[in-house]
Amino acid sequence: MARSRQAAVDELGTAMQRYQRSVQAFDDAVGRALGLGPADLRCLDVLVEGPLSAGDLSTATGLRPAATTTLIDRLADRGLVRRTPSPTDRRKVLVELTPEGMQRTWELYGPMVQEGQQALASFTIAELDRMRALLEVFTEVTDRHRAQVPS
Amino acid sequence: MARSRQAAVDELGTAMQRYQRSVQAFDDAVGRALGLGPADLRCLDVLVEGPLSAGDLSTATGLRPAATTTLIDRLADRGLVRRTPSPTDRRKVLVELTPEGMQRTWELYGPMVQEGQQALASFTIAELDRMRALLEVFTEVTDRHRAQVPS
DNA sequence: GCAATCCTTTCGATAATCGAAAGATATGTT
DNA sequence: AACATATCTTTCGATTATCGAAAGGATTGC
Repeated sequence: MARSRQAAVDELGTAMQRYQRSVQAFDDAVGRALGLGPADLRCLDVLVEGPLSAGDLSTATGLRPAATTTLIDRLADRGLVRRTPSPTDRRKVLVELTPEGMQRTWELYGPMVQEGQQALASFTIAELDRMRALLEVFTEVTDRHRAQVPS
Repeated sequence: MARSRQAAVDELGTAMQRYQRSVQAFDDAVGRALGLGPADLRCLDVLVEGPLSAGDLSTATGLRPAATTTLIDRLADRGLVRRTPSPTDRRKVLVELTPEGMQRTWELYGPMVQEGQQALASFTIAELDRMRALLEVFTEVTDRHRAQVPS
């Protein structure tokens, strides 16, 4: 019999859920390995892409400014990040990964990312683009509904 | 010029990262709406699929048994879950969502899930299956590397 | 029946986060 | 130029969540 669309949709949903949980479990393991909490890890995650001001970190992590300050202190004490004054606005403080911070995170995430990319070899470029399109649709839907969650 | 494979892989990677963050932000919003923390939300997430013993909840959430007890208390006080004695093992306590708990979570996640499924209409069944296959590979890779994270 | 094991809860202590306010810098207006 | 307003980060006290260790019941195996 022909495979039903509903079945394909449902199974894709559970596959995504499973993957989400797997990533969550991985992040937990990394957090334990580094002695850091979930918020700290999220902070490192966004800082990998470049320096950010303390306030931007606050909104990126969803933490209050006060908590963000102690979070930066914690990471700075372990030598993972460092503060530098902003060249454009002297009120701001830029937070950036130290070389050690980059190395530590790359040691933990790098091998998995590399192997994940190799696993994509069995997919055509067209397929990869199609999946990216699907993920972008989902991201848009999720963002839109987040804005509608009663606060 | 022909689109390079490397570019397709990289963009898929960032799309996945973006989606992960979007989901995380959504969960945060739901947590605030319900007055619950991340751990509480993860607890509800796994309980949606069926009742679980307190110990199994402990391992599923990564929390210590002590924290799990207070977590269950918190959710029970808000009427989202309830405890029932296990019929097979009288040492265990089964935790399950109350009807109100199911309704509250469905109110928040349901509309997004529904719209997400509708958004899949523009994809063929073959594409959906292909996407599922990719996610399953990624899940396997992530799980394997999690086991290798130094603890 | 007795010992060993497993599951859950209680207890005290530690650590993370919050809310409000202060201190410092920037921006806009007269 | 000077003043008022807005923005950014930090400090402070209090609340809350989580941990580690141990106790209290229940089950299994000998």
